Amino acid sequence: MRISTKGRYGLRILLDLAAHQADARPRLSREIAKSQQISEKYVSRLILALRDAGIVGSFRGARGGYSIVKPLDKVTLLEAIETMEGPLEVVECLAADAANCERSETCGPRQFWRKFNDEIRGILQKYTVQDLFNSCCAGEQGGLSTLVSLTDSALETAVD
Amino acid sequence: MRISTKGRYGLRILLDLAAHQADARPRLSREIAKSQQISEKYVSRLILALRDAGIVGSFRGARGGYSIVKPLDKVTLLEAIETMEGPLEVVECLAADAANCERSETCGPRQFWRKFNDEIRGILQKYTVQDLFNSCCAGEQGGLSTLVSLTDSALETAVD
DNA sequence: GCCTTAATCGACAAAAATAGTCGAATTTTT
DNA sequence: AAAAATTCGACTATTTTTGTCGATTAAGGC
Repeated sequence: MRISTKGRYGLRILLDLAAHQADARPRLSREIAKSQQISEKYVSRLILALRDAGIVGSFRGARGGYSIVKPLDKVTLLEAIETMEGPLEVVECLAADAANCERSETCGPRQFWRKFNDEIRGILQKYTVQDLFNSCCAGEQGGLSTLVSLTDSALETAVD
Repeated sequence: MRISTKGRYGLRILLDLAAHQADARPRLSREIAKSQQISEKYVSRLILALRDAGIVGSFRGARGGYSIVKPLDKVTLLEAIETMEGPLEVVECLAADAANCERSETCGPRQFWRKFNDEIRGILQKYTVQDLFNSCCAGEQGGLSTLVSLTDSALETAVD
């Protein structure tokens, strides 16, 4: 029962972009990569999912890069994670295309799994990426107002 | 975020054994295998973990087999699943041997993951294998009293 | 218009985790 | 002693995850 690196990297990318929302230019994959210690190529690849989901905007060519376009207090952790990893399903037979399990719809365990799955999703839906961002750097560095101009190094040591 | 087949098979093995607790002889891996549609070898292999955890008893030789030794209303789903899959940790850095993450103990995301992890474990701890067994076959077949002598086919279509 | 910058895309490769097999050895009953 | 069954370690196969690479496309600045 692990959240894969895709999901965690996606979150880190969002937190990184969050910390640079005040910047004049969009942030480069190279910058995100260095700051988050993920390879540049992989950042470019992963961030496409966030773009397709309408959370991040991408801009090609000179002065291009990435920036947040959807307010992060509107992006739940569930949305972010499912964007990266696909639907969260603790067992296969909960999937939309669940053709594989011919057992009865009254299947006790399945009903339990469904409930369990809903509870997990519920938890992840209660929190937004903004919440995570706030909890991330709200310590001795000061309040939220200082966060938008935090240096990379401050974030580097604070994220996952 | 999937429960692996190990965990689900383990649960199915327990439910199968639960349905045969009234039997005179311990249940053979062959019987469990056939009823649960898992290979006999794999059943034998998986069930060792349940034995080591003290949930199931094993008996070698003629008239040998497996049977429940720990009351299933004392075995939480968390215990059963962790027995099969090891500690449930949504992210690596929650592990006991978490030497891999040098980020600060005040790491916001990690604190969130820990809380999230605890909530998930809490849910799984609220239910026992007996609960699952009851919910499994409590429908039109009648109450719990009839369950101990249910045929395999009844269980086959009801589990997972 | 041309050059530079940067994201985009599809195919591919490596690594890790998962799932499952096999056969010889051991234990117990009859 | 024979038969029945679990046990154990090593081994294999499959799938999923985690990336990489190079060519392409789009935008900006001169």
